[in-house]
Amino acid sequence: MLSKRTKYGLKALAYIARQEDKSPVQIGTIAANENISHKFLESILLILRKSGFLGAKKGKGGGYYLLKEASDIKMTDVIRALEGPIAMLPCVSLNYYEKCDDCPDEDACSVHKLMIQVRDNTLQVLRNNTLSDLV
Amino acid sequence: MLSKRTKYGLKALAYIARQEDKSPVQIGTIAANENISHKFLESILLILRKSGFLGAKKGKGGGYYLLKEASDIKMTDVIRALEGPIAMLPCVSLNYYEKCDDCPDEDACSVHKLMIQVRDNTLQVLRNNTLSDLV
DNA sequence: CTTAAATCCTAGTAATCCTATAGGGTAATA
DNA sequence: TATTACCCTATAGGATTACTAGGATTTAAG
Repeated sequence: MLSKRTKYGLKALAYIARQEDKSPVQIGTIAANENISHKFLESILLILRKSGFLGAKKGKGGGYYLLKEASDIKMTDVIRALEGPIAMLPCVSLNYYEKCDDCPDEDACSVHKLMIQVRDNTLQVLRNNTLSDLV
Repeated sequence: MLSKRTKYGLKALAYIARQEDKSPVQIGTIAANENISHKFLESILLILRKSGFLGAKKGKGGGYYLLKEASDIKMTDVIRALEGPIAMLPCVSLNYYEKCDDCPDEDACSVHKLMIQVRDNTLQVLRNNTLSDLV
């Protein structure tokens, strides 16, 4: 299950991407329009800025804006930044790999093989979708 | 991420399905061979029995056995029984649907559409895999 | 220069979930 | 009848989630 953090983050990015002009969008505006808690959203946008998706401008008239074209922001990257691994098991994760304690031989593990299939299918979908597909 | 409960459950089912004869397999045997805590595995097998995948025989020589052919046990059903929803958001779940608090119009929600794609791809993989594919 | 507006940053917290563990009850078999 | 193995409830510690509080910092406008 996707956390609310990720879900809200995606919605916020989509909201910002929908703006015609490229002037910064304020937290409060997004929070009100997308029904997200202001403070919680604040912490999410902070992550997205630190991950390089958003830029921020402080002070009056400030807010957040996209650093890249929406069509260059892949869903895989956003979800990894907010949610962490996409795979259903650490032992099939490309970016957050971890060995299973209980598995002596990964290649012989039946569950491992199944979850690789799931991962590859999920990645295909998420790689083919960019932020511009959400708008 | 898949919980250990689900992962262990799948491994246990695969272990039972691998038996040549159809005599019951004991918890302790599975626990030792798959490196799973005995008591934890016990609670998992209980769920699988109540869900109709396994039968149990008490007393000496007892244990668990498959109630159906391995090729008739779909991964979707096992995972739903142990893990719950397969979808990444409650609002795109077929079996555990729940409306989002923040979304006024589901059909207009960008995240919703994306997650339906992910769900359909995942379901396709899990429906096409049965327990016999794990063995 | 001052002030209002906005982000930045660190903590903390209540609730829930996960991963077991403990201990006894119950039923079936040799 | 003793043994074996399932059945069931309770619970505990740790991690994660979803926020919340409050102040520091930066900027633009008056």
